[in-house]
Amino acid sequence: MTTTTSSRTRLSPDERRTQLLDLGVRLLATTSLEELSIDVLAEEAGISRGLLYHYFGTKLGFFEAVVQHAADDLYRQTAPPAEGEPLERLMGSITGYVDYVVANQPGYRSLVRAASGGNDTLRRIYDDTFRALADRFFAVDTGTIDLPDTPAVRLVLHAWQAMTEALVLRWCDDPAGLTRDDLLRVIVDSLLPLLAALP
Amino acid sequence: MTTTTSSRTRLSPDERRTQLLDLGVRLLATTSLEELSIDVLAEEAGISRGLLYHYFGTKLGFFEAVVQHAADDLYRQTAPPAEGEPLERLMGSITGYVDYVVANQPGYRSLVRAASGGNDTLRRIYDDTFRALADRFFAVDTGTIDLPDTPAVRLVLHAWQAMTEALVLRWCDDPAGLTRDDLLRVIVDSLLPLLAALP
DNA sequence: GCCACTATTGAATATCTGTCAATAGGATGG
DNA sequence: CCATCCTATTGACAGATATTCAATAGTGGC
Repeated sequence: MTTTTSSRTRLSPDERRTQLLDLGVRLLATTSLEELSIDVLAEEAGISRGLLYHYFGTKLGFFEAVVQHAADDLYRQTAPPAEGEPLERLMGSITGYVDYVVANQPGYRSLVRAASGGNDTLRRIYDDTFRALADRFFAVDTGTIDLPDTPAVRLVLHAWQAMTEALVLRWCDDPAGLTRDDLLRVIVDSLLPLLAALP
Repeated sequence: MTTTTSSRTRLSPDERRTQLLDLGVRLLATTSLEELSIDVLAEEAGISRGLLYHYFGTKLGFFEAVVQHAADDLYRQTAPPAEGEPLERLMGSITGYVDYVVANQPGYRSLVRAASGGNDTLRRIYDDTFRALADRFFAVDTGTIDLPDTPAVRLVLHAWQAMTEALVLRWCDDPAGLTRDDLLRVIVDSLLPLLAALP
């Protein structure tokens, strides 16, 4: 939706940066990292190849910025409600996550795929994000469930997050007769039994 | 551990093929697909670039063969015991999976990373493998648990597999004070509550 | 309306994937 | 033990893609 296509369009660095990041998120949703060339990207953005290097240094640098952008977006948009009972806020956090994934499937899939298929930096961005989401759990849960912050609990919580992710993504592909509320119940109800199995 | 480094080493196609596949599994465990160049691969194997193309046609073709190789290995080595009580065989199947991942971390990590980061073909190999593992569950469970083969049950089973995978892989990195038996208990005990949450 | 600043370009370079005719290991038959 | 044939293997080449950098041109301030 660019107004004119004069030979060059000069934007402020911030505008250009976010334009490119948004485009990256959009393209990475349908194309995998190694399939996507800088040429295509530049053409799609209506700029020269060189400009991408000016802003992000390298192709990988660009992807890392894109993934970080998507991760930040996820974290921000799934903030639990600031007020209310702890249990309610916990539910709000989970609901927020589910709704976010459903609403942003392409972007979220980019994040997951880039992270697990990518290099250490990309994986670290993903891991840090999920660690931050887990941190919110401990912050919200003040006296609701007796949830000590131990390595074992962290381990199980991580596994539960992986389960939730797989569940929601596949549910998007094929709801298998389950409503959104059914899905939420499976997610919520599975957490306590999981923790209970710890010694 | 090659005996001599005469200018060329001529092997039978089968030997060379498996040598290259094994090398691929090993390298793909620590390096991502786009980071790994054919040059490095060829040098590591002590052969020319051309030979890789002779056997696998293309870089992607090679990776697909590597992933299929790892997937077949996983499926074969985690076969449940042919005899015994259904519940016992079910436990055997789960134990087999856990022990396999622990023993073959590099190969298993190759599989996971290539699958989630890769193209449709790679993801399909991974999915088919896990569907086959789920099939074994239904085959083994004849009358033990009341486990109907419905889309909803499949969905939850898939999520439980994802959880198990994340749990075992992270446990390998850091056991968090849990023994192998603790781990198995968490995995096994989580399945029924998950299924119970279905409507 | 001119100037300075810097966002932007495009041509040049480096590196990587993929092709193919030429080369050489080694088994076979005499 | 040697010549020959089959085919596993190579290395030089072509095409594409990532990366660099000196030159170019919008834009805001004076």
